[in-house]
Amino acid sequence: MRIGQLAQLVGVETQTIRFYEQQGLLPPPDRQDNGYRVYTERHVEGLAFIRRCRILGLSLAEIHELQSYQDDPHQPCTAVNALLDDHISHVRSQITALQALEKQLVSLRASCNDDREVEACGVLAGISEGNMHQQ
Amino acid sequence: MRIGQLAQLVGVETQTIRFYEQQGLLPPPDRQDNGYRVYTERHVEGLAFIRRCRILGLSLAEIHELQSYQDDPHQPCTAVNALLDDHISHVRSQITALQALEKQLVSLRASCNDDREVEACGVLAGISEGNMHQQ
DNA sequence: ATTGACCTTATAGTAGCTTTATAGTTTAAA
DNA sequence: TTTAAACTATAAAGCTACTATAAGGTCAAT
Repeated sequence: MRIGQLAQLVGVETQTIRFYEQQGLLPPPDRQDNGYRVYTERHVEGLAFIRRCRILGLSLAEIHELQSYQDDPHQPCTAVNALLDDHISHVRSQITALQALEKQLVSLRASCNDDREVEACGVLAGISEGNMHQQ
Repeated sequence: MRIGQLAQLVGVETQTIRFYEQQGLLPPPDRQDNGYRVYTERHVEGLAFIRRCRILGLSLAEIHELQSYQDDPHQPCTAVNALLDDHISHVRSQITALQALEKQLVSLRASCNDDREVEACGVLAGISEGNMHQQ
């Protein structure tokens, strides 16, 4: 299978596949005589794994780490679980921060209406005055 | 006031100040004979405005837009409010996406414990099998 | 023979800085 | 006075995870 087929199968752009290869996330495939990359079922699985990790918000470095665990299957999987726990707490703190931010933005927005001139805009005044209580 | 004092006053690194100047967000200050930048109170306010906008999650482009409104203070401020409304809905959709992600991660994490080997790890199996329901 | 779809590499662009390199200036201590 | 620390300057590269562009080689069909 060539790169275009793999790309379509997994739902990725061809450049992204080459990028993952370059980053060491996808093993370099064999080449045809003309230089075209030839992929196998293992590459399909490897690429799909990477994409699912990305959808879960894992960084390429974290994916690399997970792959290294897969290469050593008789270790205890505490490190895998720890990686996921870290990621979950990271996501949770992002949520918390964004919720605080939303509150701040909504209250800022409430300080103005559309019937004013920029000079008297409550939003701009709110930002400029800097009465922003940090979280 | 020189760049280091401005940086300390607002809580930014000196390179960041030069970066904002280069991006057209902060007006180029006068220079001393030796080439050192000399800042005024207006720069302090300008920089503080930028930082507060950044804390609110606004992009440099959005900040630029706000600045252009400030330069024309007798327009109606509907555009300012619209910018903020857009940003609020952006933040809200981020929150929604992250909450769905958290749910997914937590259920994945629940499929494993620390007493297994990598080979039998529920987390890795969960990612590999790809039974991930998209949002 | 040429068109179109595919493949190749290399390079630059995105956001918002941060880091590094290299060098000149000022200030304070030895 | 010298020298070292702390400050300033510019320019360029690095970060993440791609995406886009350029310039070209390959292949099947018309």
